[in-house]
Amino acid sequence: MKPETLNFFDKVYQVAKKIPFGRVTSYGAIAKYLGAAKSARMVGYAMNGSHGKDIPAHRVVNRKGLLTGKHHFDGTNLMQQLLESEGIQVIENQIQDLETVYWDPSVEL
DNA sequence: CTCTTGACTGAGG
DNA sequence: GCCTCAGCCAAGA
Repeated sequence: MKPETLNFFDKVYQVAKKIPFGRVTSYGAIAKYLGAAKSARMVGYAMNGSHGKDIPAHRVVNRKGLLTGKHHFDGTNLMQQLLESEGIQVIENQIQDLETVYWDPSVEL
């Protein structure tokens, strides 16, 4: 296993944990912040192993603000419930007012 | 080792 | 704005 790969996963977790309450970000934004803009998929893959950890994966969505990873949560609408609990309006698996709640680690971190 | 799959994204039509 | 294609890279079969 490449140390750098583990480091990448670890960084993803670190950034995900730092996402402010009531904010969201995209896989690409995190990937870019980590210097691997072309590995956005890896971010999502990394989140796949975020279960059991203190990772607010529900605050990470794709660039369109679509909850593409909601199927990885237990219930069918758990991810949406969590986001709405933070004051984020979600309709049809899509975050509303994305520009308002969007959080870019490469800018605000 | 090869092939497929996937929580993605940007570019082109 | 929507649809399609190609690039990306790791894990599992």
